[in-house]
Amino acid sequence: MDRDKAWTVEAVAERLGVTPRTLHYYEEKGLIPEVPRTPGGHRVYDEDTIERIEHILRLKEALGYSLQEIRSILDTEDRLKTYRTRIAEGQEPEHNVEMLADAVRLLENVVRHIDEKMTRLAAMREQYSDRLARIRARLQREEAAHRAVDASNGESE
Amino acid sequence: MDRDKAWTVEAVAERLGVTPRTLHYYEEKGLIPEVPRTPGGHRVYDEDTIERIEHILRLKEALGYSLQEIRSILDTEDRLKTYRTRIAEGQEPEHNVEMLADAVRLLENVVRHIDEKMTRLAAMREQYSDRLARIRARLQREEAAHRAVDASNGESE
DNA sequence: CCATAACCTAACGTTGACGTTAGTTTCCGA
DNA sequence: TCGGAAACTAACGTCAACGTTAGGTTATGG
Repeated sequence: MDRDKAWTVEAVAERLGVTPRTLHYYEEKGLIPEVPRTPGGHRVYDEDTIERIEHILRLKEALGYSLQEIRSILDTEDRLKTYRTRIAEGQEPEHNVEMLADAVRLLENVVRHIDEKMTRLAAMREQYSDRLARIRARLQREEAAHRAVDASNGESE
Repeated sequence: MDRDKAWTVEAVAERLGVTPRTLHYYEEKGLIPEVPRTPGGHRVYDEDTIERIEHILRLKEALGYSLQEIRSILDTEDRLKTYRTRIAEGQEPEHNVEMLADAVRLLENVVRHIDEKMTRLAAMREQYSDRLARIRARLQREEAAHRAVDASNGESE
């Protein structure tokens, strides 16, 4: 496919619903690796980087993590990726047990965080949808009453 | 019960896991009504207010709303409450149809917002727990290998 | 009753996550 | 090839949501 299509900042920004400044900022803060440049110095984004940014935005918007927290999550994920490629290359990386244990701890925290969030959301969703149902019913009745008044007004003219 | 227990700022702050400054700030921004005072001017919180603040914190932390957005949600809920008490007092409030229609719209938005959030969270939860399971398995194997090395080292001594 | 812990207001400070502007340089389609 | 659109860097600005400090007042347990 066109996974190796070259994207400009503006194109990426529009696709992701952010501004170029945000993309620069994420690069500046090390959330994405330094983006390759044209000879003239313009950034050229590839699909992998864009998906990484989408991931960042999900962590931010859905989970409410700060960019710092996101960075440490991404760092862990990057370490796991390095580990996997080393394995795939037939190497036997060192410090793997500690590294994996760290990763497990962090991912457990993320999953727990998500679970807590979903639990709270479910409770609030129930509360609000119940309330909404009751108000809708109330509105139906009020509208009926309103129409009745209009009708009798119409008759009297 | 002791629903009419009097709480000091610090007690409330500790119970809710925030600072006194936050409580003052919410009052200043009109998220909670002016808190009653002792003759000397110290704030005295009651259970209702504390629960309102808990509600605010949930809207903020779980749903990610800004304090401004929360304010408009609370305003709508307050209008509904006023409406209910008017009805309970046998009055027939005016502008009820528009008011209820507005409330329905706002609550629909809230519920939709929650649903979108839960959908995204569910997807991320699956992604992360799958990943976690794989890394746990990998860690098991690494630990086994590690123990095997230790054991043979022990033998050779 | 008094020491000291807790509270008050007012005001300025901080931090994260970008927005904005300025001055310059590069890209690219007619 | 060339002119306007788009990108670049650097730096300062902004805004929400509190944090912090100062200087003074009130509450309360021994």
